[in-house]
Amino acid sequence: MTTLDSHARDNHIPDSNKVDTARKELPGYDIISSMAQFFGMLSDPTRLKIVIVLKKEELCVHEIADAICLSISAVSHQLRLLKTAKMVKNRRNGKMVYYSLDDEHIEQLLSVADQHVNE
Amino acid sequence: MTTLDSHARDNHIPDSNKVDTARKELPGYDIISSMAQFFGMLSDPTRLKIVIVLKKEELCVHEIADAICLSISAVSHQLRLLKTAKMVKNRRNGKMVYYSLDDEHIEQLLSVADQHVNE
DNA sequence: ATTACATTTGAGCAAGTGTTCAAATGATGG
DNA sequence: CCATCATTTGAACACTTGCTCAAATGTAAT
Repeated sequence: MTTLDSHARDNHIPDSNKVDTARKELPGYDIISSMAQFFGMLSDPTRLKIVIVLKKEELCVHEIADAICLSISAVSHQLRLLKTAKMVKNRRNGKMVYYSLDDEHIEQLLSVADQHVNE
Repeated sequence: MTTLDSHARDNHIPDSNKVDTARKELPGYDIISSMAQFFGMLSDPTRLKIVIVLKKEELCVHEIADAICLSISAVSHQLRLLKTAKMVKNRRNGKMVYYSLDDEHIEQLLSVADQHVNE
């Protein structure tokens, strides 16, 4: 009884194959979560601004904070998240820590989002 | 005194030009907000699943709920958000409302995210 | 060592988000 | 008209998120 599964009892039975076919497209929990987390990194105005100002060249924390007009602490918190998501990397030079993009896909995403926004 | 702005008072003065250059890359508030909202739509596992199951063909609300194993109400709430963000569109056929993707960029985004996840 | 500067970290809190539940709306058929 | 099915909507709630503030850590110069 593979075709007559639990949904065959439902009154709608629109097309159980459609549902099964659609369900086959779904990746597993881990992949979905990772993808959602990836997009989530760019779903906050602050993090979005950070990756945008890092597009051209690396900047230290203080410079990023200046550029996007936010407290150093807030920027540092978000940089930690972006680093965990492997979207930025950092290097220390003396007292300063310089951050730069660590994912060649980001500019692509920004470009697509820009297209969507400008209809 | 354009070069000696408020930041010239700061003790670090790392390279005021770097900050100014970076700041010039930033779009205005509206664009940033729209882009963040766009990515935010894909930052939730439920909405991500919805757009994935809609990739192949249109589905009604009930079918989507079946496919991703979530309540119809929850799915409907998320579909409203996706529609507001112009990422899905719908058409009514009798009692059923069929949803489909309304943005050719989405598959591109999903593909990029998939690449990122698989390093 | 002590001071100063750059960054990180943790706690706390206000605001936002996603789900459930119950009720409302829309559409079809008897 | 009434019953039924599909979907939408609003309120309530638990949970998450991003900020601020204060304190801690790291680094270099005096």
